[in-house]
Parts: sequence; C-alpha cells; structure tokens
Amino acid sequence: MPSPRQTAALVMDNIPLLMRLLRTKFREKRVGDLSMAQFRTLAFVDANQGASLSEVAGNIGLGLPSMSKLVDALVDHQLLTRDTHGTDRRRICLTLTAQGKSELDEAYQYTQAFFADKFAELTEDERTQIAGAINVMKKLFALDPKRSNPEPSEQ
Amino acid sequence: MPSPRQTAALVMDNIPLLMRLLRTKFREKRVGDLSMAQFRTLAFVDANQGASLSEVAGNIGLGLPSMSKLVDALVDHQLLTRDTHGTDRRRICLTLTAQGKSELDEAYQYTQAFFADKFAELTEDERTQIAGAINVMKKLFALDPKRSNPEPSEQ
DNA sequence: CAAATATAATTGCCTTTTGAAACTATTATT
DNA sequence: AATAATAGTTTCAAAAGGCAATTATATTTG
Repeated sequence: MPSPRQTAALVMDNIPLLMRLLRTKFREKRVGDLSMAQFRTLAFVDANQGASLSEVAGNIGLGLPSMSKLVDALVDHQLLTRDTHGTDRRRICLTLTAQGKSELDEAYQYTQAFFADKFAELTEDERTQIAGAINVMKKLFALDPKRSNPEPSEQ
Repeated sequence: MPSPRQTAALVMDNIPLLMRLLRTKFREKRVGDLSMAQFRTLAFVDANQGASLSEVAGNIGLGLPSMSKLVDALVDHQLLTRDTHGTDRRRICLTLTAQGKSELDEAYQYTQAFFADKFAELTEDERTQIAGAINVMKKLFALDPKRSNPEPSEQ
C-alpha cells in the first residue's frame, strides 16, 4: 500500500534509469544513424501523418528552431517530406517517406526485440501489471501524443 | 494478457513521455539552477558516498570527460567535495556537502510534490500496481544503481 | 479594404553539453 | 626496473538546443 509520495519517489528514481537503458539499447544499433530525437520524430510523424512543425516540436519537447533543423536533416536524408499545407501556407505538412517508414520500423523493432526478450522472462501476470501501470499513468498524465490541431485536414 | 512484444511497445512508447514530463517539471523550478544531469549526479553520490568518477559516469550514462566537467561545476558550487582516495590516489572520492544535500533534497521534493499530487488522484490499487510494475522492471533490468567497486573502502 | 496583429516556420548566433584523443599521474604486472 | 593498465583531466571539435530577429502567410480590426 504505497503512499502517493512513495509512488512518486519510485517513479522519479527509476524512470531515468529505464530511459537510459532505452537510449543505450537504441544507440547500440543506431540504424541509419538516427538520433533518439530523430527517431521519436519519425515515430510521431508516423502516428500523425501531415503533422506540423509546432505539433512535432511540442510533442517531442523541443523548440521550433531545434525541430526545424532536425527536420531539415531528416528531409535531407529523405526520411521525411516537408510540403506546405494546402489551406494554410504558413504551415508545413510532414510525412514519412517509404524509406523513413522502413528505417523507423527497423530501429523500432531492434529495440523492441531487446525489451520483448526481457519481458518474456516475466509471467503473464507481471506483464499485465506493467501494461496496466503504464496505461494508468498514460491516462493520469495525459501522456497520449495529441495533435494540437484536431483536424488533420490535408491539402 | 499482453504479449512480451506488446509490453515492450507500451514501455518504449511511454517511457520517453514520462521522462519528458519529469524533465519539464524539474526545469520548471530549477532549484539552485541544477541541470538534470547534475541533479542525478548529486542523487547518486548521496546514495553512494565516496563514489568514484567512473562509477558516477557509468551510472548516469555520461563519458568520463563530461562527468569530470560536471563534477567540476558541482565542486565549484560547493555541492560536492572531490578528495583523493586514501589507498588509490588515482581515484577520486566524491561526497555531498551539507549544502549539496540540502539542494538535492529541495530539488527532489519539489518534483516529488508534483508527482505525489497526481498519484493521490489514484486508488490504492492503482498505486500498488504502479509500484509493483516498477519493482518488477527494476529487478528485470537490474536497474539498481550498483557500485562497480563493491567495497566503499574510504580513506 | 488597408493597417495592424498574430501565427508558422526559418535563419543566424550563441551557449551548453558531449565525446574522442592526447596527456598526466598512479598502480599493477612482468 | 620496465611495461602495461587504470583513473582522471585537459584540449579540441562537433552536436544540440535555445533566444532573438526575420520572412511569409493569415487573421483581426479600424
């Protein structure tokens, strides 16, 4: 029966360690030399086709200038396309290229394989507990990556 | 009944978001202008008095040069002391100063307050689930910050 | 409608963070 | 003693991120 404070401490103490593990595993096989931020950007655009720069920046946790440069690099490497929005030409419309999708998948699956192997060591109950816990926190902290603009209205 | 792969995906997708939240909250009130890495360094040294540079670097996930400079700054601000090890004068012995301990506590508690408030919205069962899940992963991934040198043998 | 204001993204410049390589000092090995 | 190994530091360069100013487009308002 952990108190809110105890739970907070447990989360605060261990999330950074989990994150580091994730980073480490990810860097271990930097597919296509994607940085963590680049990877997460691709993943967000994959889940939110046609996203704007602001949306991506906000959801990844970067400023506009930084994200603009990051996207620049991804476009240069032909992993993303940056088109102008059809009805609002200030905005850009980010989309994954086929190559972007495949590199994203490759990077994702490499890391997933490691974690899946580890989670396979657990019982179903333990996995259920973890999945449940994450879903609870997802809801509690409104963690779902939301588009600031509810209408994807492409073109 | 989540499969290992599904559990992996859930963790991979949400840990970065949780981490970002943690960072954001932390930066919101940068007590004493501590960076995230500096904060985690102080926390590690607090839990591992007399730690060496390599130990800290390894556990925080930084290279030696970076950690050396980071520690430099903390020593300059009188939050850490850097003494030479008694029996092996190549090594350094890091210890928290009283001020370091107090700034660490202050920073920790500020962030903890936010998370505790959120977790207070949950039921006991949900908190138990979260705490259980984290403990399972802690064990599974051997997340506990371990000292590379089991013997703290000071001086 | 024209002027003023707001918004989206980019660019230039700067600071901070990071690491690779070289270097120093100390300890361990042969 | 000579050599190798280990712990930290320093130097240098590169990367990442942000602030402020700029451009381009939309929206508001007088």
